[in-house]
Amino acid sequence: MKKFGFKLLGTDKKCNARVGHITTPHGEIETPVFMPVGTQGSVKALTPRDVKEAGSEIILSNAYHLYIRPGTEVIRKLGGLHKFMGWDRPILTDSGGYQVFSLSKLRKISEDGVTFNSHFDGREIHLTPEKVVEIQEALGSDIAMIFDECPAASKDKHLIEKAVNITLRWAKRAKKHHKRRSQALFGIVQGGTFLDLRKRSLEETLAIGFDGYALGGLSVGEPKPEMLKILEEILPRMPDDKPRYLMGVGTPVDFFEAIERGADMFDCVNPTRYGRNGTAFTSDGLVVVRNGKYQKDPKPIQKDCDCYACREFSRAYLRHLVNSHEILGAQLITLHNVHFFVNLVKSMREHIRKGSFLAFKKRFFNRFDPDSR
RNA sequence: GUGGGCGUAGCUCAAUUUGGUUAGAGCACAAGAUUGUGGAUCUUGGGGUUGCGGGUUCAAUUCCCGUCGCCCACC
Repeated sequence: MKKFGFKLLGTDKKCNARVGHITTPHGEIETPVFMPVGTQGSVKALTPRDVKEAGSEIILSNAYHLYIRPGTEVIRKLGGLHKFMGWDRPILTDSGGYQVFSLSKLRKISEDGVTFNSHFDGREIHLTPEKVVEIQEALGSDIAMIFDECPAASKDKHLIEKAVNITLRWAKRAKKHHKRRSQALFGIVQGGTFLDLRKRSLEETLAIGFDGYALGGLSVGEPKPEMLKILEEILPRMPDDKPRYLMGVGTPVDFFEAIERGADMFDCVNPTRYGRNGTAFTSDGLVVVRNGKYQKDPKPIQKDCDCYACREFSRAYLRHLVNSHEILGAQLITLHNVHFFVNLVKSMREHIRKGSFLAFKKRFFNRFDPDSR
């Protein structure tokens, strides 16, 4: 079985954008890459066949959610997560650290770990850094994330520092406990918008040593310029020979800004969530398909898109589906959005190779209307 | 034909008994929010000749008369 590995293939001469190659037990990935989110072992509304057709090389899933339901044991018995969900390409599993943030009403953090009241049935669940490693090993994902504390954006430096420190202590425990050699383990840098905390978090995470490094705790409510400042300062300080993963980001504009500054991997619920709510991402901006102005619009979501939804269906039909709450509406718009995200990042990759990334960015920004709705 | 009931927003209904500020709600519709998931949720908005006509009154969705429509029972 192939081991995890990363190779830097090249860097743009005019900025920090880079292209790379990741090897995993389930196949190869070119970076920069966008990873659609399939939290509960499913990229919502899409079959694995659809996800492949959209061009995805890797997807994300979630240890916390799968542990709660159907349970690690079920998935292990069924041959691991890949076989269970019918996806034979790479999978990255998030640890559940984000749930510490998003389900914050239901949890207690202690030195040992986090105690949740399950969002599913209220049962008390205790997760530790070790337990979360074990869950991900049992799932058999290609890339596992350490269990971290991801605080909401805050000006309270003491609070952010506490999260940095506990994440570091948990990172050491996770690294020590991790045994599945074919599976990569990524560390996570915290520190909110405080540059000094970010730098220290990175340094100490590097000292522990991981297969890749993630930036967590961004896009959690902080102003965008502050996020870009952190990216600008921290990404170049990350090792060249390891993948750099910006967690939970973002929008088409975010990808350009982050890749220009040196990020390699992204995941975000935007294409799937917006898809289910009837909004499409296009090169011209957002198309809120459910809006009344598309009632009789014969055009596809995006005229120069070659995805199945754009090849076959009008905005008028898609709007009808969305407004009638037909499942197909969510499926088709999600399909388009995932296709758009994956291929936009893929195009950036090609342009970095050709040395035309910044020109491509400029062209995209000229066409893309951020206030299109 | 006789007796009774009902008619308020696109839909289902409040408010009428005892006349009193600008006739409300849910759903639907419309617009917005959505960043390591949320088929969720929230915010905001447009909507009314209170079936129609007349009367009483300072004031009528509310009381009275007529009329139209729908429903039920009886002939």
